[in-house]
Amino acid sequence: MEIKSIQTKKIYKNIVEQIIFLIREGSLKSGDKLPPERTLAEMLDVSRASLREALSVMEIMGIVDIRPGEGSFVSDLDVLPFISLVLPLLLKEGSFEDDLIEFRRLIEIAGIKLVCKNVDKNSEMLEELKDTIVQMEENLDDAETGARLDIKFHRILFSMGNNIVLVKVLEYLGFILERTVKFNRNSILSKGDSANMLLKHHTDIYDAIVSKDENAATKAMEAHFDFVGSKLL
Amino acid sequence: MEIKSIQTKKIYKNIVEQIIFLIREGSLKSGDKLPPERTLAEMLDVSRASLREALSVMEIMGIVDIRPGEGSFVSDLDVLPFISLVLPLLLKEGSFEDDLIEFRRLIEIAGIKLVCKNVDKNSEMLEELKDTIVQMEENLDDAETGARLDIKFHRILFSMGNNIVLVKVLEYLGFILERTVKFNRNSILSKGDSANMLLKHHTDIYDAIVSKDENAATKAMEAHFDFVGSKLL
DNA sequence: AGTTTATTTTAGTCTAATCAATGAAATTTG
DNA sequence: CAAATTTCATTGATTAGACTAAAATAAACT
Repeated sequence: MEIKSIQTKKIYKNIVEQIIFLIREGSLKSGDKLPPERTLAEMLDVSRASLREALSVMEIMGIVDIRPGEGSFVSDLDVLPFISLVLPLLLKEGSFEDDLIEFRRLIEIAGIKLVCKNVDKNSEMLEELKDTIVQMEENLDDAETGARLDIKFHRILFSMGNNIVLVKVLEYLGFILERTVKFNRNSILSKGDSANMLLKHHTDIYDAIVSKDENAATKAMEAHFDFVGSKLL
Repeated sequence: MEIKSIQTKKIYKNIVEQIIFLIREGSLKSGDKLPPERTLAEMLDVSRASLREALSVMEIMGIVDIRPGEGSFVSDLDVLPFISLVLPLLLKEGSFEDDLIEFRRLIEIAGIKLVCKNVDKNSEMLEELKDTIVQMEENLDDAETGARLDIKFHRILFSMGNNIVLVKVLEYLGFILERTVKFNRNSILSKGDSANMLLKHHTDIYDAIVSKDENAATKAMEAHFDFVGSKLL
């Protein structure tokens, strides 16, 4: 006799998948309000408990925003809730900061080539880059603002690669990245006249991109990270 | 009158954080069995429902493995459950496969330099690489095995970079990566005598690594991806 | 010993009730 | 009437208790 398995998958997973399907399909858009738990549970023909397990998961995944007293809302995929939970576990595994800086160096140097290839498609972002540099010039003394602009500069750079995977990966790392960038700048700025040096690096990178010179851009980025690395030791 | 907020954070989040703390601290290791839900709920002084919300989240995060009738077990951080849920949402955003291949090319070419720098620390992995190539040679006809070995080769390569961030990022992408490798190999192998070509590429990469020749390794890797790319168009 | 059958443990699910935060409507107040 | 306040309906947060189903264990029976 042959018996086929009917339905072993947990209910909450089915719910999550169904919601994700609706988001993907377009029936649910960012900002949309989900029905109240009681109603939605009835619609799905499941208990509130199961639904709430699904909602908790989706909250951590960053696809729904649950506001007590108001309701649950579909949100743009926000990676922070998940990352901030997982981060401590990743940090557990030995020296992490060094690897992160190394990885960042790796990916930014590799990515800059991509950026050069796509300059023409991103003229308005080029403007933003220029603006950021100008602002850097005007805020050489303000370490806090400098750090913020530094982060902004690199973020714009990433998006100019026109590669969604690159952007997503760095978005996921962004949270951690920001901390290290700030940390880097702080320990760098404490040593001598580094603010001007960092400004020069960013300017060099910008110029190389404008002239679509891959080699120059790569060299400028390498120089940037060499400098940062040397100051950290 | 000044009133300070007491406790707004949801219970399930507190539980998750507490468990993660115990894992990070070492009190909970991979494979350890958690107390039964009823017991644990009592220990934490929360309801079973709240505990189960926490457990669901941790299951999706890939840090506990829940087995009906058996119990819940701490597991090594497994990213598959999370990725397989999030993937459809990421896929939503336009053409994805091309970007993925591009990103893979980027990161592997960048990573190979790292690998060269760390050859000496990874002699046993070098052996594994060699073994994999030998097996490739012996299975030139079997496309399925070839794909599996291909994936294995690149996976070993990653870990030889001795960079935990690199490994983790690629682990997170691994699921998708495998599909593209298989996909690539299938559409490549259908055209002419490509199996030998792929074998040669992997051998070249291996040889370059053994002789710690960064430039040769980079060139070999670039050639590999150029070949793959050209066959796909 | 080896197999089969109860029993127990444990996760999966549901129902129903209460608590707490929010926003809107009704009420009071100036 | 307008503004502040109170009340109340809505909605998420949490709990308690019951029952089902799967797996492991113990007991019974060849």
